[in-house]
Amino acid sequence: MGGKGIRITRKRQAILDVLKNTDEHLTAENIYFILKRKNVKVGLATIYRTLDLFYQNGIVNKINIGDGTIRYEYVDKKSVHHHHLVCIKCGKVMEYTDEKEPAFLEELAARIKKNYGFSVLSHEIYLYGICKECNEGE
Amino acid sequence: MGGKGIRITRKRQAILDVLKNTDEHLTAENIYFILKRKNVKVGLATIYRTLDLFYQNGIVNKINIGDGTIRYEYVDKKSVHHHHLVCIKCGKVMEYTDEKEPAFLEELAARIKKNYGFSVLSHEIYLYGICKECNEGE
DNA sequence: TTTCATGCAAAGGTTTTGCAGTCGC
DNA sequence: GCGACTGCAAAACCTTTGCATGAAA
Repeated sequence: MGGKGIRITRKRQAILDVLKNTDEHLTAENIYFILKRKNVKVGLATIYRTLDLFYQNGIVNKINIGDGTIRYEYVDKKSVHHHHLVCIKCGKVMEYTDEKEPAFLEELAARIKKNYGFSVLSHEIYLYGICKECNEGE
Repeated sequence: MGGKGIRITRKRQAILDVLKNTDEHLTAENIYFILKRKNVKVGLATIYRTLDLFYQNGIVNKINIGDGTIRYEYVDKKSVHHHHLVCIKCGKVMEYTDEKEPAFLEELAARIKKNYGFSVLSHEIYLYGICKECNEGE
């Protein structure tokens, strides 16, 4: 997997598969019920422990939109880096990519290093607003 | 205050003062203990209720760095809009401002509207990395 | 007086932990 | 067999809520 030598068991693989086969951002409980529906018996505690393990190894990202639960997404090394749009009306979380953003963030990191002595390693951007559907529903 | 006609009691004023007189991002519990030290008796529940009230009225911002607790900061209308640097080593949260960021975010919002039909109303940026002190301590 | 704010304790929801049993190498 | 993984239940944690009391307009 991450090449970090973490043991990949059936249960861990099942959890990873769930994350790989969705475009949504799932909570631990989401994963728990999805596996249950597939008759894969995995305890919630195991899911939490596994997700943390994945996170420590860079296999998944944590998404925190501030609603009190943590969501996870599979990190596809081949995919484009993206950030999140959070609809404040329906709560939906979407991903976006922007052509000019990567270059800007690189410049930004350089300025931050120069002005604050802070070495930027990663970043999260959340844009809050009204999604297309909620806009049209008005 | 916000002009919204919320009653400002002594306890609420005390909570607001704590937030006004710090550069840090405080949790409800932080505020609770700071007030306790000043011999101002305010229950935790009241602090949570008050912070939520302030938040609804745009008097404070919520900061969520993903550690399971919510932090709050006073919104100073006169101050420059800023975002956050989170040190993954010592956990410290700092603010930063970048001269070119506002213009970029404005353009970004326009592109998001065009490409996704999503109307951006606000945003949060978190840069994760190693702060100056932790860099030097190595 | 009448409404709103507060404290306390209890409840709520999410996540973590302890421990005994189990699996994989 | 040994060490790592798992499930269950209990605990921990932050936050919210109900209710009776108290303060404010």
